[in-house]
Amino acid sequence: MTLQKNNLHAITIYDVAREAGVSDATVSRVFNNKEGVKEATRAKVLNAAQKLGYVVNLQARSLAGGKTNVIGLLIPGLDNGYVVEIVRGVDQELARVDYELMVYTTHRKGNDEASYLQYVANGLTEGILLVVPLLSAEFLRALDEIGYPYVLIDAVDDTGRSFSVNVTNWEGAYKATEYLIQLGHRRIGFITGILELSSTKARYDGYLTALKDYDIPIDQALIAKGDFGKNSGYLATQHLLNLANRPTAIFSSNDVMALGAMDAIREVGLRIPEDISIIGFDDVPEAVSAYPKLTTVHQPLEEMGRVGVKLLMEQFENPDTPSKHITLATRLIIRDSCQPLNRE
Amino acid sequence: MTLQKNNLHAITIYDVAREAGVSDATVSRVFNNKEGVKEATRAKVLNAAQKLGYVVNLQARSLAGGKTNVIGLLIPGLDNGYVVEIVRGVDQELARVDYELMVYTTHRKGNDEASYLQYVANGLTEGILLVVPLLSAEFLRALDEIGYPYVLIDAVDDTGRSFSVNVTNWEGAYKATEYLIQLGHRRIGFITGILELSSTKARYDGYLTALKDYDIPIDQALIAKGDFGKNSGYLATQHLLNLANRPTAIFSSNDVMALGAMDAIREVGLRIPEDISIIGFDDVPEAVSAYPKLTTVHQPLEEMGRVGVKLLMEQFENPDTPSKHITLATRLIIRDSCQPLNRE
DNA sequence: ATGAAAGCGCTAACAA
DNA sequence: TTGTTAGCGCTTTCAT
Repeated sequence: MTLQKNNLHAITIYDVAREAGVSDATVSRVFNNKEGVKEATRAKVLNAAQKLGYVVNLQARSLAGGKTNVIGLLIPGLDNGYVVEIVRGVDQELARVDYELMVYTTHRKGNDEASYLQYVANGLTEGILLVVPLLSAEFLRALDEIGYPYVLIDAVDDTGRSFSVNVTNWEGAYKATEYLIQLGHRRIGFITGILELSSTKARYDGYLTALKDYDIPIDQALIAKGDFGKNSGYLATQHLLNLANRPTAIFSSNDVMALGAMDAIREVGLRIPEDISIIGFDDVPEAVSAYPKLTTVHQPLEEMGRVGVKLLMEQFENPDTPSKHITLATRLIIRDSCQPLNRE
Repeated sequence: MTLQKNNLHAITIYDVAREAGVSDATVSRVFNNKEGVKEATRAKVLNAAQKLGYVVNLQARSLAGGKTNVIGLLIPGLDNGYVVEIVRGVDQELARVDYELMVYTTHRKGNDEASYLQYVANGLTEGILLVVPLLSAEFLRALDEIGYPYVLIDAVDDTGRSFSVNVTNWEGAYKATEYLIQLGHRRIGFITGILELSSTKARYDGYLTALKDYDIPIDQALIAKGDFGKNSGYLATQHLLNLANRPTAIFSSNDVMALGAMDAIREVGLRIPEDISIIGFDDVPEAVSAYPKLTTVHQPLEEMGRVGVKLLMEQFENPDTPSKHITLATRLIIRDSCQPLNRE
């Protein structure tokens, strides 16, 4: 009735124990690499296990207080190349530390943070990586209270007690804007991201500061709202292009919107970068597929994923490790979508 | 000592039972939607659980013979947009059926099929989705033997006993080639995929058949080997372009290689589609980001993922369901990378 | 309709 | 160094 699983699990530590002529506890010791097992015994057990094709039952181990070697990863979804890159980094590091991965997507649960907690509470995972930009302080406090290990990836730490990784958003945006300025541009359009996010604010601020530093007056008309989606980049750009005095360059808060912007630009018959320069942020794979190849601010997405895992492992090894915040550097990747301003 | 997890699991069915004034068995019945619980009792239990913040422990449930509501997904990695699309479809359907997802990547284990079996045997997942093109018959037989539910996504079924989903590769390739022919092209280059895969062979065969049907002689020089990687598309195209009598159109066995091909074409100063037309296969998101937007053969990747999950669910519901093979249709998506042959 | 009791496969004291 | 004994939290007969 419970079919498969039981046939499969015909082989338990008891079977191995019998085959090896030892007790089940000894088998357990061997498989958990505990000290104090005679080499000969260990070999006997390993042999028996091999012969029977024994595989540990993670459920049982976990239930008995052992570890599952599984971590959770909560992401909005796979719709964005940005997230995929992070997941890839996570996967890489997981291979090194020999952990497995449960992937939870928030869109499956909506915005219901309480239900995210179930993922944490169901006993499957030892810790969780959070790639969710907007998490309430209550949610994080709940995790803190039960002492459940977690790491915020590219999200803010309101509590000050979280382990987290993020990047130099402000500096990246500053450099991107500065680059455009140095190419001679003065009318530089800006497409924002979702304003609630701290990364968005930091990029926005980097843009503003660069302008100020170079004594370029800030023109609110050149600042268009976006939401990180391709279409919002398209729309924002249409708006910018319709301006009486339109920008000669556009800095988009992410690559996906920059791609939308490129569509809008071409649609009105303008050339990139001859007529208008465009620069993005993220450096997702599509940035290279685009034509012209998109100049952008590189975020070390994969590395963020890797670092996230490492921070989780640190917490596993020592539950009392004080929280740690890591900031990774962004850098400008110059490709083909920008050029010096044509002065007619 | 076993720290967090235990604090977390302060609330068990016993706590709920006490709070509700019933036995633990009754609580279990309620949470498994079993018949024969008085409505009033059910309400009492639900209330108590709600109040205490009870969350089922999947480990314990599974160990006791219940279900985990978790499935496994074995993929090569997240490096390819193709795989990501499938995963997205899986995720969508999972949300509907309320299952969770363990993601296993083969590159973590190398080509060691035996170790994939551990994923199956560790008791965590109820079934597994295989997005691995080259799986030995032995491996599948092992799964069959223990009666473990699995579904092959876009992979061959050597045993004839597998549940599987794939697409009309042959027809797609035929139509793509035919489209090029109808645009007037006669020298049509072809970039193959990994020759060992049945999908690759089908696409190759579709190409050849279309040429034959239209009485176009097959020129081996126009057929270049690729491996589905971007760089191989680039290299293959360089080769094709160096031919004395170079092709006027190229059909690439996937989009990623087509993107590489576009780079190679532009590098020698040729224009797309004016000088040379290019068509891909897959319809990954990058196909639209590319410029010109890539004409390609659409594979319903997300749907493959969704159907895969459905086939798994069918097996859960009825372990005796005879195996089923589903083929989804591909279709030609005409965008901007092809045009009628210029006859000088 | 509900409760009592046994056991899923494993780990972790405690003995020996 | 090894074995014995108790659970971990849950589901599932079998009683009641």
